[in-house]
Amino acid sequence: MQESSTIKHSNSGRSRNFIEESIEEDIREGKNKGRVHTRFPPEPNGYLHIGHAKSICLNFGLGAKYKGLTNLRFDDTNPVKEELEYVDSIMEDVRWLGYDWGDRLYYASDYFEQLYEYAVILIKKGKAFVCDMQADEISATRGTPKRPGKESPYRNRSVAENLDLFERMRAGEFPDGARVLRARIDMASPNMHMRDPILYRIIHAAHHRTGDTWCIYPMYDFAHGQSDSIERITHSICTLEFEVHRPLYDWLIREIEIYAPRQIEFARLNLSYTVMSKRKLLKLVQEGHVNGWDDPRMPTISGLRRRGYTPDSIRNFAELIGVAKRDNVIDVSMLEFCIREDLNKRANRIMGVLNPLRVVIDNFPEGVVEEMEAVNNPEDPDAGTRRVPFSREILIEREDFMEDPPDKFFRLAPGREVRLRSAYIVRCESIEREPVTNIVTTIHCTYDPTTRSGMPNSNRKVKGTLHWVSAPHALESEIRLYNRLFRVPDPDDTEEGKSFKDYLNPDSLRVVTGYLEPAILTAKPGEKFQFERVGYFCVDKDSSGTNLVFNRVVPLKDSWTKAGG
RNA sequence: UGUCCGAUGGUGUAACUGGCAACACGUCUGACUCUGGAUCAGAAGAGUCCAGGUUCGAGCCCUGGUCGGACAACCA
Repeated sequence: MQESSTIKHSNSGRSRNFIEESIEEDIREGKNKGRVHTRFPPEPNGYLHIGHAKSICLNFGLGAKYKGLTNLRFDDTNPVKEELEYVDSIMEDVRWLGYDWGDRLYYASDYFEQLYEYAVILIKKGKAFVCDMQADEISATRGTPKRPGKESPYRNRSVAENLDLFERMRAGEFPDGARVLRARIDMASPNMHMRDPILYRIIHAAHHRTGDTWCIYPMYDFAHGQSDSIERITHSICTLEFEVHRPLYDWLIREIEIYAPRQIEFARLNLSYTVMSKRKLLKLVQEGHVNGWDDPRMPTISGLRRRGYTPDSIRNFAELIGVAKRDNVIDVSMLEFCIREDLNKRANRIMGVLNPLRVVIDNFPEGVVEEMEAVNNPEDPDAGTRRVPFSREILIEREDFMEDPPDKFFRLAPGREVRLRSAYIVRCESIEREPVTNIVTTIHCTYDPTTRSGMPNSNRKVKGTLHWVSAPHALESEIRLYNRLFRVPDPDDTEEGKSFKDYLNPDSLRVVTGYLEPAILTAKPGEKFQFERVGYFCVDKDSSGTNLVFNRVVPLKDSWTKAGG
């Protein structure tokens, strides 16, 4: 099965979103000579999730749509939080989604020297100063959103003293937290970010890329905008919470007198029945509520990948949900729709029974095995056919039999006929039970030898078609049935005294043994199948040899149980 | 008595920039079907947060409210 190859930029007649309108307006006005250059700027302090996927698709999509470029840049300005492991996983995820940054892999840490010089420029202009206050003092004098802050007593140091102190900060003369470099803007600004924000802090810690070269590190606000500027990014697409930072970025760029990108903010993605904050996801991992960042229940890209989501389905999802500035919560059913739509077209079918009930076909000769020919994918004629062994004893789904069924039950019941998919029509003749519990243990059927699929008499109408597997040939596999991780649509909305973890779904993972067609044996990790009438499943990396492990990607739509069946 | 942003069916996004609200998901019918899947046909569901104003005409413009979100880490 082909996973994903080329990305189509159909433009599909879809109306332009507000970002595209802004970009086209800029192009019309001749800004940047019509050039479009975007970037995806993650901090390597965690794994990417579906919300990042939205941003990745947006940025790389825009770059492609306007025949421009898109960079990958790690905003790695905080050595104590960032790790190489995250850098690697982020690159893998972006690539897996189908995007290519070419030779434009950058790190904010690549610009540390340049950033330092920018800081010196500000100091020389009297626009930045070294402040000796402690963190708590700075915090206390910053004021509140409603009350102005107080100016630092160090605010009016001479340029020469500031220059000297800043140089000595860099040289490592002071311990962590002793001093910071701050912009000199306006402590009374209604925008908190303009109240003499901190530009540089002292951190004696090794950086994953620059090692011990630096002991002062720029704050995100002093690195991000200028990094975009250095890379000549034309459109800095980011989420809403950075809207308030924009005046600061503009101020910095104006004072330093460098190229000014245009920042456009959009609303981040929220998904129902899950959490999206890195902090909360990290907590789920650390406290063992899930089995790692790539647990198939996680909304991380690696989790979705392991679950069995395809890059195409995620890209299509990003396209479908659109982009705007208002807060939004996308229903998971939208995501599920995207993966069903994709897998329906590309996943080969196979039969697998998850909750087996033994069926003996009394008039079928003992010891005989017939090879049935089954269509691999009715949606794709090129997918071909396969052989499925059929014998006297088969397994069907326990839910596909009812002793005393309601009218609308189209499956097996005493005296009733059903079609066994790709095989014969059978009739239920009798039932065997366990004497004490009275539980049905075996169904006895007879088959009609003239109704084998493909035979002239095979199109006789019967109400239902069942999937099955030959009992002696069945391959036992571990099947992991995943459900939503949380019981409530919005786990972030917590009642008094509760945390999001109180809403975890205790039934988010159920492990069962499945009995599968032997043809599945050659399946490789990552491969996806539709278990007919059941759902889509993906071979997990925990598989080994003949011990296959499957993750349920998503069940098939089921109008029978939904109708109360 | 803060600043900024937002408000359109259950959800999300549109409405050619002022011309009687569309598309997708979801929901519900029906057809078809060797997957109660897929496919096909159809339906219900908003009169655009509220109140004024401008206009022949307002979801789009103006004014004033209301509600929601963001902002007070030496995080990003």
